[in-house]
Amino acid sequence: MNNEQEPNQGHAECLLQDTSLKTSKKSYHHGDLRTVLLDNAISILRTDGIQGLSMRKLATSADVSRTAPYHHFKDKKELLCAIAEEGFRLFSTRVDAKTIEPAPATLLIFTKQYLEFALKNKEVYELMFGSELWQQHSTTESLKTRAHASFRQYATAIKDWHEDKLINQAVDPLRFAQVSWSTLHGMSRLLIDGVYVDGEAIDAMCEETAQLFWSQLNPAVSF
Amino acid sequence: MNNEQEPNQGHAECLLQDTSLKTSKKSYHHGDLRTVLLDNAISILRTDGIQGLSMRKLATSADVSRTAPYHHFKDKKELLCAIAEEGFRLFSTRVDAKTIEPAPATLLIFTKQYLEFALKNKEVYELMFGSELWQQHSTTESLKTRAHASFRQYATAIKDWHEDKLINQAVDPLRFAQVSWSTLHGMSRLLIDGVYVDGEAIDAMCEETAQLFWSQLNPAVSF
DNA sequence: AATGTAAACTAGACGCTGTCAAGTTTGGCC
DNA sequence: GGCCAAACTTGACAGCGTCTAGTTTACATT
Repeated sequence: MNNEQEPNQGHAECLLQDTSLKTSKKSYHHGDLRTVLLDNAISILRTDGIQGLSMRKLATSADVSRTAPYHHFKDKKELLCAIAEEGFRLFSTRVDAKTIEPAPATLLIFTKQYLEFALKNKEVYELMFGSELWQQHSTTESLKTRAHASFRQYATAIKDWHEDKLINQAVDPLRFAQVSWSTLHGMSRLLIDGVYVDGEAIDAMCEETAQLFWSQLNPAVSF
Repeated sequence: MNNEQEPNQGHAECLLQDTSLKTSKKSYHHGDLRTVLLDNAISILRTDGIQGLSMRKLATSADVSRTAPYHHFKDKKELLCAIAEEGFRLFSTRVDAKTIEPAPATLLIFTKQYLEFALKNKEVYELMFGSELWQQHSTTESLKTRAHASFRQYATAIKDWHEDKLINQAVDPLRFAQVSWSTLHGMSRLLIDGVYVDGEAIDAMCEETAQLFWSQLNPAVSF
């Protein structure tokens, strides 16, 4: 019958995880479709943007029928949530306040790490924090959990600094966490969206940001 | 909703069609369609969100044919740009750094003004600063001009403080403008999108923000 | 007052989208 | 070997943005 060999199954992403699977001929049951869909979706997202990612194109990219993806993701939102979750997984390996100490130099490093992640993964970043998913409660429960875990990790790092008296004791750790995260997030968004066009200013902005944070955290200063 | 809402003649006209009134017989040429479209678009945007705003529904709301809006807006992007521009017009009347001075109390007021605008007009705010329009250079020239004017107004206010020696002279006014705007923007986005769910924390976050700004601007402190 | 033109508006069509319903194939368990 | 549920298929529907070609009208020129 129809035993065609189809070589297009998201190989580019397959080398990320050294799967020793050799794609044999196409069978009715794919066997690994969810993974392939997720990988292809991220790859399409990165090259064509969120506008260019449709369920139908995604299905085609995995060489399955239009509606096959719906057996692995309830709807498009769930697919996007899965992508965002993948983003948070990567985020936690790239940006972690627990690896630094409250000092001007390390605050600068942290700021740069955050911005580097956001700018290198801008389409995914937008999904992670954008209104697309968060507004009107369309986030998966597991995405919500993971996202809050990311923030909590940051907040507790700062709380630890506070408890260890490494930062100004007049600062409320939670409030500072919320507001400083806002700064990092806002800068990322403005740069990603091209509202701040001048890419050369990024370094200077990072330095200003680190200074701003330190001027608040510095235990040697009293207000 | 809020105080700046405009009269909505488009909807009023919608009511006419099933009440079959004799007056204001619908004529082929509308006469004021662009204004009505823009008003209705904003109103739909506010109630149904960006997802609920389609060119076809907008046309129907103004009781004209599907394609009539295209005689007043080249495409949907141009319509959205016009909405965003309207947003900036309102923004400049609500949030203006020139009206305040660099002091803890006034910084707090300014922060609250900014957040109030963002939260009261969240759908419009998202259009003003979101990736929808800014990414891939799909902004109207006139929108770009107006948006940059808004930022420049803020930046020059801070530059004036600097020149008048009202703030710490070690601070670069432009960099501070960029980063502090980022803080306000980031906080607005996180609150709008519901990533930070706790609405009660807003006041405390505003205070923390104002403190953060002042700890950097305070001329009495040296780093 | 008649005429010509351009602007405002219309209906029809195209290709795209997300997703539902109903039918087909198949791997794995009894 | 037989059965079931999961994986996958085609077909269909309503909605979308927007192009094209045609119709109606306001208005300036004669």
